Amino acid sequence: MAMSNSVEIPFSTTLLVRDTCLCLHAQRAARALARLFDDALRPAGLTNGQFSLMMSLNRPEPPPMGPVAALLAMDQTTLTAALKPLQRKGWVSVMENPKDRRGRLLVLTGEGKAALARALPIWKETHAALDQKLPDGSSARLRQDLQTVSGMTDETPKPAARRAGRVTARVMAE
Amino acid sequence: MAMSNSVEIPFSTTLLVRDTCLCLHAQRAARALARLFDDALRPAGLTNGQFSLMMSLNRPEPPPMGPVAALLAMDQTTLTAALKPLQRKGWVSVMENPKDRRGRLLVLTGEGKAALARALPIWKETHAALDQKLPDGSSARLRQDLQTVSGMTDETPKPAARRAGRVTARVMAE
DNA sequence: ACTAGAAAGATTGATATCAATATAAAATGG
DNA sequence: CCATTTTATATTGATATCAATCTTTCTAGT
Repeated sequence: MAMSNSVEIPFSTTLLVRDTCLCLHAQRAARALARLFDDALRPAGLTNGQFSLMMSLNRPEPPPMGPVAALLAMDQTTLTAALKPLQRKGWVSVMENPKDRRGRLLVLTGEGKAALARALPIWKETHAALDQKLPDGSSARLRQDLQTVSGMTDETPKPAARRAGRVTARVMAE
Repeated sequence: MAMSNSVEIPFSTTLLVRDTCLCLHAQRAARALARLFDDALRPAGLTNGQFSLMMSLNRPEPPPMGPVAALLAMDQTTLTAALKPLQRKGWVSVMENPKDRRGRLLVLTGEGKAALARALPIWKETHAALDQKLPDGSSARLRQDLQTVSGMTDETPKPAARRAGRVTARVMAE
């Protein structure tokens, strides 16, 4: 007779999970794309995440941290950490918000803008090459589907609503 | 006249990048899905990544590290690190490969299987709920597109081909 | 005004991620 | 068989990610 501690999960289940898990597929694609852009952007001295973050700071008015974290769908504490190396490089300046002294305003410095400007053509090339390699129409469709997924997991103010990305809303819309 | 150090990137460019960058969208979706599954799996004591990793070890024959890293599209060094907490918990055992003494074989322990079995129904529920919330047909399509992207960035044996994920091939196909 | 609660960030600790590099063992070509 | 190369994995150091928790400041209700 079978021993009670022998829990066997059928191999077919493993194959099912491997083939269907959206989370796994998303992690894999995210890692693959991160490497692609990290490699391309390396000569410009920044990573894909730093590029996205700095680009999101390029606005008429310096934004506070919360909305930026929400836009990037990252934890607020992750943003705090991600800013550190950019501050050290002098690319981003974190200043007190005179209107709300709890808050901070994130400002792209002149050098930050210069770095971003150097990275921009690389991003354009890399993204164009990627688009081209994808089957026709995949790119726009994938973008749309990813956005749906990102936005969908947000409406859950369960514990104490401490997480940032609840409203991926029109943070940057203007 | 404009000062030479004043590099201005138009806000419209920022909006373009935000809206079109597949890498950014992938990172956001990956973070959102990771949180969704991490939250759901927390009672079972593992994260989405640990779930995927352990599930990929549930096979007839214990696999070496390289193919597992390739399957998950992660760096081999990331896999080494990711195994540490699982080894400490006694869920995964890393043993020498008698056939190739450079290599290791990754074995799911009895307790590991038990933990995985406890997590499985949670995964099923969570994934079913996710599927249901997605517009009709989105799930399968997204999965397909993500797989295309993951597989596409692989055929680049540029530097010294040190990276794992070159062949996402039929590692687990049997 | 006061006070309770909410909101914005920061800190700490754990894990995840990858580049650069190192080590050991297998494979390969004389 | 030996030297070179390749392959499999580990180590170190930096950044990314999040949970839990803390402080400060603002807002609401009285």
